[in-house]
Amino acid sequence: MDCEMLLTDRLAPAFGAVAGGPVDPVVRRSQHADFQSDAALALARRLGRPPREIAAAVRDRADLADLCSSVQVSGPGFLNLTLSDAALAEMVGGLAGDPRLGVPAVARPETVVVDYSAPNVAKEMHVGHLRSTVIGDAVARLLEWSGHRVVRANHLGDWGTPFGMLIEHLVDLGEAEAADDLSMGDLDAFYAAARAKFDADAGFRDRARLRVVALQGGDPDTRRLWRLLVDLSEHYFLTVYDLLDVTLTDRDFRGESSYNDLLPEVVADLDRLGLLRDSAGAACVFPPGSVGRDGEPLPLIVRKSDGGYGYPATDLAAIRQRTGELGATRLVYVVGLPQRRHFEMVFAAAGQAGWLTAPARAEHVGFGSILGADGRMLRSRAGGTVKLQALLDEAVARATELTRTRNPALGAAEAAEVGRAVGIGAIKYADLANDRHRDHVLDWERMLSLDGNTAPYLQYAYSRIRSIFRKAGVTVRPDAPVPLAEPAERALALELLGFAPVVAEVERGLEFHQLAGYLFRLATTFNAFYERCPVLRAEQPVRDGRLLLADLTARVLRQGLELLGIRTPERM
RNA sequence: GCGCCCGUAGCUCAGCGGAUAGAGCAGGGGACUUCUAAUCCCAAGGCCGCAGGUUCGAAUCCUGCCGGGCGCACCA
Repeated sequence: MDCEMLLTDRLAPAFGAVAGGPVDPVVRRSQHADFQSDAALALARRLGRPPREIAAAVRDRADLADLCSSVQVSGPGFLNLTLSDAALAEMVGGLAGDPRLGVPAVARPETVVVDYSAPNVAKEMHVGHLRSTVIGDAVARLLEWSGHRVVRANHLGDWGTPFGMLIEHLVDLGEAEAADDLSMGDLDAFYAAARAKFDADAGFRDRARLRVVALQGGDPDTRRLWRLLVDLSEHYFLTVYDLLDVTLTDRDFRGESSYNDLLPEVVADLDRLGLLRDSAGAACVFPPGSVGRDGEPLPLIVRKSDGGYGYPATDLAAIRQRTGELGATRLVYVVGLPQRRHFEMVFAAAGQAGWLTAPARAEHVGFGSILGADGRMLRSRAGGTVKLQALLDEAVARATELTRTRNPALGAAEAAEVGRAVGIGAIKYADLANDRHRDHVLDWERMLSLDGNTAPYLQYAYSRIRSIFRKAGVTVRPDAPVPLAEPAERALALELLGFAPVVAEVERGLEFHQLAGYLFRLATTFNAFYERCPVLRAEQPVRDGRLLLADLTARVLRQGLELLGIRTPERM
């Protein structure tokens, strides 16, 4: 149980007795004390008593003697809570012996599907894929660490009419030649060439159309060529994931095509349930609550008028399979905000069909666009989309250069490793540190300046701590007494207790900027401690105690950054 | 037209019913014979888009405007 919950538990009965019913004590961190409870204010009207009087009554009843050195009524009716040094030391000491740093594993593990990244076969990943990949990976890491069974689903765009022209282009080039081109990772050029031929050459166009039919019909040779395209693309995606430090593997690809066989059943089920209606030749579900431009109910087109299936069909099939066969109870879709309505409709339709019923639920974890420094959608100098690989390479190059100048003592290999951790970390952190609902301005100068609230700031704090231990050749004594005499020590101890509540909060809302904000605060608090409180030169037992605080800080930073998918180099 | 997201310091952002609205960056002033100065400390910087309303209390909730972005039937 974390500190805030403990205080809440102690205050709740007192509030209950004073109010004559259950009351949430509303405990939070305070500028005026360690914690504060705001509940008395809200209670004043209901009870017809002055809030300060209520707060005083609660203070007199609450069983806080073993936790707090001071409980004071303050201002209009706040209860200011100051932890006793003994209680604070004990709680921090408890963290030291806990590999999970105070964060409990979930009591009821669920099967959670996290749907994220989803690049398109034969297209390069661009910045548009960055947020889904980075945020989704953080979701998967966090829920897994919390104790859930996480299924990563990389909903690859591996199906559709463009594959006719892509396969024909592959045939034209020759398989060996095409494989060479594609293994270089220049998928966009391949796609553009196919597209150009398709636009210019009527004969090619016809072949492409026939090829689509052959692909859908399961023609073995066509399927083999298609598979080749998919394999080559997957190989490329995996190299990007590796560079990005993303946990997606080859086992997580769940291409759209893998749902093909289920689609007729999905349509048949919907029909049997009476949910399907024909509209202009298309088979549609009309989930309640969504209206279009004309004010009429908006259809979810499950089967197009030409008999083909749209992606709503695939999404419905996926939900059916995930809640059914996989037994998932939480479906997380990490997809851009523009698709919000689409998911509303799909979730509503799946609910009507009985494929998404309690306790199973789905949530769209949406995010805004990535903008350039000019505040507009990010474009390359040439005006095209910015390739993800190029972005990452530049971040790594800049960070490596910076590392070399900052710390010439590092060898070339280590500088390269640190540069990678810092460059990639900077990009991921810049994304995760902002409220994901907002558009995210990606400014090279700021992001890679590596100052302020950035990954390198946190990484640097970590490496400083590791440096202390390396220099002294010591290890922590987990039972060392926690020193609290210095304000900087006390502030750090208190901040360390904040990890569990913030993880719990992020697990609920998947708002990772809250975790980033916490880690930044922790690093800031540590840096202030580092300035004022010498560790190795301190007298015992303070020295061991400061080592303990430093080590705990390092562990929380490492664990927190790991949840965000960011590395922590031992040296910088 | 309808719906969604967003308007907070010069810039990038926290805060989303409670005490004097907080950080970072940029700009100003300080601190390295002392565990890495990728650091720290100090000062400065705000009609919280506008107008109403609810409330003991509103940046936060409600309504209406204004501004920016996105979406609204067979592309995913």
